[in-house]
Amino acid sequence: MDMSPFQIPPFQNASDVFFKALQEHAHSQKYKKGKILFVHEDRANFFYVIQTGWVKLFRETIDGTQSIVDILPAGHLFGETALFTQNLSPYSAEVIEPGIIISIPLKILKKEVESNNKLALDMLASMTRYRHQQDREIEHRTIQNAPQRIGCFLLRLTDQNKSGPAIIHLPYDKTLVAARLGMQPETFSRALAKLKEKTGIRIKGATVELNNLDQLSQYSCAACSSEFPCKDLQAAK
Amino acid sequence: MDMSPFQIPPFQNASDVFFKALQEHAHSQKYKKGKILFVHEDRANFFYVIQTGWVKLFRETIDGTQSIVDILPAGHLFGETALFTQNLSPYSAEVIEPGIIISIPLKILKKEVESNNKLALDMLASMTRYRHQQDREIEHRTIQNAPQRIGCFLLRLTDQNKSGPAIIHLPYDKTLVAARLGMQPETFSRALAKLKEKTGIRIKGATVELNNLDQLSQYSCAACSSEFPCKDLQAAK
DNA sequence: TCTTCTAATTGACTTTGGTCAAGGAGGAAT
DNA sequence: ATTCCTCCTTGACCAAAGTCAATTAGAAGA
Repeated sequence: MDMSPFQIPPFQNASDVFFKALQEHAHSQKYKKGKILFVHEDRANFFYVIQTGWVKLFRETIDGTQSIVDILPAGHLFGETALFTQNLSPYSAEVIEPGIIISIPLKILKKEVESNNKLALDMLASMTRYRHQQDREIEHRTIQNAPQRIGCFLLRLTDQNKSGPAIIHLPYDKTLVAARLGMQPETFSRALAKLKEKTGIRIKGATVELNNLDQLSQYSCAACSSEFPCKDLQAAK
Repeated sequence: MDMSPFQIPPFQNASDVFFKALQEHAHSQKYKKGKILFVHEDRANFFYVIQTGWVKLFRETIDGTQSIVDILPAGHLFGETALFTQNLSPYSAEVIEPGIIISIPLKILKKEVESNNKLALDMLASMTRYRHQQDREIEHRTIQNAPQRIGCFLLRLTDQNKSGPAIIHLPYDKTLVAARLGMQPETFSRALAKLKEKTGIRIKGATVELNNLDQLSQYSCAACSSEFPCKDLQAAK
């Protein structure tokens, strides 16, 4: 099995024993769009690493209203927090862009994290990053309006240090981007039009073109406590 | 120095060396309402434990708009994530209800967490709890309306397993509760009135009386993906 | 007790986003 | 090409929350 996906945080410092266990017990599989990997409050025996594709983490109320916990690209892992919650899944997970996902028994991770303090520290660092990301998310929901949130979302999809024109592709359906940003599809559609009018971006389907990031960042980052460019994106690399 | 505040998560498993270092370097002090402990993006050399009182963690934009990261009661620690962010404070901290706060050099914690795997695991568990709390926060901001959010807030202040009448005291100013819940003071005021009308609670200043939790939980928890009573509150104890 | 200041409420109005319903655009399969 | 289906957009309307301004209630101090 290809081990390259494990060159990602937080597994740089995992032991050979861990990687050997992976070779034996990790299971890599291709999934179609729409595949539900597990549901909220299921017993969790695995955690997952996304090799390609996108995964949506979400929960829903009795009446079916969904709330998106996160939408993750390749290179991310999820479900690992079940280690610390009596093996109960804190959310449901669905594949939204087809891809290959590796499932790994939590037991392996548990053993490793209990014996390898380096890994534990790396996980702490990665949890900290996630925590701050959520802090920012909550902040943006309260102080940014819909067009600003979209602008911020776009800016975070591109290399913020490049100057000059840029082309940004939406990584998944607009409906989902809307949900990810906590708004209705109709609102998203109208807000995108407003963003276009305010910042001069050009939109064609799932593609957004802009002459430079300045107009966009000025418009969106005015309602953010951090400066542009976003420091956390640098740190992630 | 009284060590009782350190019988809290995540320090149950810290070493004697750690506690000895605390005795030497931890500093306990009484602060007035309004005292700023540190500012967003300051260099962080300490983390803090609240012995009594309440602390607000927040950030603000250039134009002064504040967003509340969290409001913490006695028994909680904060500022510890700076360990993993090049010692930069991820938020500002202000005392909002006077009390005693212990400041501890991050170095001590760093040393301990790097050498004591048990502590690292406990911190991971506590980070996980926090992460899920934030997940819930984001969820509530999107699917609960203002009166429901207040109801949920109240329910989380009281023992959810007791039946019969209950009295709940707001732990800090209404203006702050409003900010904590991501709404304007005016909205809070009106939403509280609506909650009263819908659930029959009785409000007198900062005191809320109710005959039982049923009406309130039915009203608020309808727009939540978790069941009443809230499991995470149990787990925290 | 009286004054002063801040917190909280209330009213009138505006803005934003949500809801419901109807089309339209684009891709995949036939 | 044609059909079908899903995603997206648009319009008309509504509901929720924000804003601005005026008042009131309550707590702290003189």
